[in-house]
Parts: sequence; C-alpha cells; structure tokens
Amino acid sequence: MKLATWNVNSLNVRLPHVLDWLEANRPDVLCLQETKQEDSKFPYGALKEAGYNAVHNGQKTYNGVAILSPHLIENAQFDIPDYADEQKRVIAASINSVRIVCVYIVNGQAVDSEKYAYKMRWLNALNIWLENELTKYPNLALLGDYNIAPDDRDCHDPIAWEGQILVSPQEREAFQKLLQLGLHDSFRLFEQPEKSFSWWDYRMMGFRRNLGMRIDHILVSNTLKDKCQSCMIDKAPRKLERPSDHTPVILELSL
DNA sequence: ATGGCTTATTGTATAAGA
Repeated sequence: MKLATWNVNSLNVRLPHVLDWLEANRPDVLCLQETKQEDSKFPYGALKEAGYNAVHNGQKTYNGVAILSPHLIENAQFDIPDYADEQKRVIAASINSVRIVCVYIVNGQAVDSEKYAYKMRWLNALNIWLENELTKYPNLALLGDYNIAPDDRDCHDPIAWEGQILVSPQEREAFQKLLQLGLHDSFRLFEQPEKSFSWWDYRMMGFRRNLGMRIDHILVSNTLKDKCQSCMIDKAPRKLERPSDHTPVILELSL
C-alpha cells in the first residue's frame, strides 16, 4: 500500500501536475493540502476519470484538504471535533482498514504573532483528538504539511533560522508530543540522503540551491511501523513549470 | 553580484504563505 502527501498550493493551478503524478505513481492514498477552493470547484470528475475517489474539506482562497484513493473511502471525518475552527485543515477517512488523517497544520507567520499562538493551540487540539483516535484506530497514519522541521538536519541553515517559525523549540516540542502518542516519523525509519527537504521558497532560487526545509511528514502508529518498507521525497514535481513550493512524500507499506 | 516568488481576490494593490 502506497501512501503519499502533497501540499499543492492551489489545486486549481496544480490539477494537471496532480493528474500526471497520479498516473505515474498510482498511490493507494494521496493526501492534498492547500486546495484553496470551495467544494463546488473541487475536480471530482477529473479525478474520477483518472480512477480516483476523493473526499474534500475546502474553503475559498485558503487552506483546504483532500484525500484521494482508487479504493473505497469510508467514514470521512471533517475537522477536529470539539475544536471550533473556521479554517479547513483536517480531513480523515478509513481506506483498506488504515485510518488516514490528512492535516494542513498552521504556518504561524512569526513567533510573536497571534497566528503562532493559534498554531500552538491548534497543535494541542490535534494532539488531544489523536490520542483518542489512536485507541479507536490502531492502524493510523498522519500525513500532511506540518509546518514544522523537527530537527536541525531538516533545515538548510539551522543557525540562520534559529528561533524562527518552523524550527522554534515550542513547535518542535509539539512535534515530539505527537511522537509520544506512539507515532513514528516514517522518513527517519530509513537511511536518507543528507539535506533532504520537502519545501523550498519560490524566491532566491531556493530549489536550485537546495535551501529547503523538511516540513511535510508521514507519521505512522506503532502497528504500522513494522509494515513500513520505504519512505522517500519525490523531487520530480518541483522541477516542473509552475510547481508547487512543496513536493510529495511517499510511504510504502507492506499491506 | 548575487537574489525579492506565487496565489487569490472583484483586484489594478494587498495579504498570506514559509
């Protein structure tokens, strides 16, 4: 079973890339973030023609998450229950007896901003919810754009970035608290190239100079950990014309 | 010397992303 996540930075713009990528990679699950469209604009038809079912939790202009699969998508859940949030950042569903949780975690803008405070509150709500979800669904994978680089090696210049969003101690602590629920960073279960990143700034030739961050992750529960076969970042879509600033992460499971 | 992008909006500048 092949699971993947990709922040597409507008599905309206990136649909051709997504369709090409689905055809080339045929994942069993693709989680999307930043669809940036209302559900009425979501391309269910084009995806269906490509052999993919989809569930979408979207809104105009910002945020928006989706789960795509050629298999039956069951028991879809929208948003974090009991956490009031206008922003569409969560969708979850069961596919082939794996609970798929797709998240677009808050960016946070700057550590002294209200958006950062919202990010920390949001991460706390996610943690509380997932603790309960893991008891309900032991086979669980948490895929998405976390907007957290968990370790210095996940940042191209940890000294320049020290204390800033994506790498601040509080954010990294929140990431560790997710691991403490019994989740595992599938990417780090395997030998990886140095300076592996999943996002590069559009500016300053970030991609060409590999000035990136690893902020897109696939965490897996204890029961799925032993089933992990490989995890890799696919840089190919970042090289296309008009790319998303993020690129897909792919996990292969023996399921 | 460097090098300042991309998206959406009822827009022709601004906000947000990371």
